[in-house]
Amino acid sequence: MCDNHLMTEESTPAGSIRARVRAEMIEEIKAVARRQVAAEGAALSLRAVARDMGMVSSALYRYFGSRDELLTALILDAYNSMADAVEAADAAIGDRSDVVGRWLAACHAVRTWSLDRPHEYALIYGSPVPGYAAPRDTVGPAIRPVRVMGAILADAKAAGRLAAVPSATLPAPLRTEIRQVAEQLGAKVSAPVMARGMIAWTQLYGAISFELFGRIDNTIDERDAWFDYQARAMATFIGLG
Amino acid sequence: MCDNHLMTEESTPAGSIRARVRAEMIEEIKAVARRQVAAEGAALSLRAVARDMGMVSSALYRYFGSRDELLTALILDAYNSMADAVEAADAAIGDRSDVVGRWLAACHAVRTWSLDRPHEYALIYGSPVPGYAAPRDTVGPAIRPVRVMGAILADAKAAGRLAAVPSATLPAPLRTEIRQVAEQLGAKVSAPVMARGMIAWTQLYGAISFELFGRIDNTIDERDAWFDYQARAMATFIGLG
DNA sequence: TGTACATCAGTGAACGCGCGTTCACTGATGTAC
DNA sequence: TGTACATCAGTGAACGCGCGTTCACTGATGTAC
Repeated sequence: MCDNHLMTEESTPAGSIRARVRAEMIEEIKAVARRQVAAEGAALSLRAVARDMGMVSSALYRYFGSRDELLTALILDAYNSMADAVEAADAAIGDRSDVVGRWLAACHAVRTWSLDRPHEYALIYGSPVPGYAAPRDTVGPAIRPVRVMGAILADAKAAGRLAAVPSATLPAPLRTEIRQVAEQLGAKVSAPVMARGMIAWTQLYGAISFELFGRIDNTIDERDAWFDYQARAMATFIGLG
Repeated sequence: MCDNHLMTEESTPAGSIRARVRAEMIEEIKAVARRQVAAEGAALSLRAVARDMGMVSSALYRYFGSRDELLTALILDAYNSMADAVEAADAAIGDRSDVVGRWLAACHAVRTWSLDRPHEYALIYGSPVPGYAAPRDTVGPAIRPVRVMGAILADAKAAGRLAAVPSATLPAPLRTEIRQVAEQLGAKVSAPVMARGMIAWTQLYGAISFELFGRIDNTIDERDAWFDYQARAMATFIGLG
């Protein structure tokens, strides 16, 4: 598991035909596996993937050292795919000082991405898969969307678009940790502001989980409106304006 | 699956010894299964349960018609167990007009219950178990904790402890649905207030999921303080005071 | 340009495992007369 | 109070299934001289 890159990345010279075919094969396996996750949930089966591809199950071991390695690849891809969507949505807002617009765009991007791939969302934000531990490499891609949020906060502060919302004082040790979060995200904001952002961010994922996992079935049919309302309410909560 | 009650409930006269032994047996099976869920996650195996009990797997069919039936029983129990905890926590606050105290007590009760039984939490609030559909009977127990939140809102309103927080106007169809939620919970509050409650409630479960599913690992160690801060912030957001 | 060799992709059989569920059965425990 | 019968709990074997992974293998594709 330490050297799983060696397997999925080029062990043949970069430009060669074989390397290209191999890379395409890896992509196809992941695509089939993704389709399978979409259909069946996290119970990913190597044999089923092989069956779908019309090959024998042992052949997959040419490309992935184990089932877990394939699962890790899917998870990494999912993180990056969501991050791409969120970053693109934020970047699409021309007026960079329109921080509410950027916040809403980011929130809707997370939701849209998730509704389109509910099982991939479950893979990365649902209950942990039993017997599977995510490797370290997932941390980077996983925080990319949070970085977007941090940037919005910082830009809001810089543009004077962050209302002074009164908030309870943070206990010192907690304040330290939250400051570190801001630092890690490269967001120059105070701890209380960062905390508000994190709370809103938590609400965002709660909202998506509730919607995806059936918590608002037979209760809220106006899902787009409800989500938008929540995102706006949390923008106000943060103090964006 | 329609008549699964007939199997788990008394098919022998109520008071008889056999009926009592049978009921104890059912409880023991569920206890072992719960322990198994706690150890392995949602991948509940009838054979493993039987093994743990020192009996043959087919014997379990005397008590549960299928694996799904046992799973359903566990889920129902989990919902009710959490609901009991939340209701008790709320009821323990002597001063009924201390709505902030009641809110915090309810939030902490949900969290404490969940931290004590992470896999049971995942069972009812995590990603849906593949190939398993929750039967209708889970709806009632599932909303019991939400009822507590509704009652706190209503009592806050009645006691004049609900600040007039400005909020965006709700689109009419959404407003109607939210009014219905309030009605269903028996909470006499306006749609915007109910909406704020639901948003806070969503945040609460987001916070617990993040904590339980490892989202704040290596980031926030001050977990109690962080959760408490979030719950207080959301109390303010709702307008409790 | 042609040959010899190494590399690689994919095969097919097998290992050993665990699973949910059915079924005919053996005893023990209760019930009715 | 004792006997005959029905009910029930639990057994053990079996069915049919799918799984991840290994291993020796066959050809095809590339590489070096």
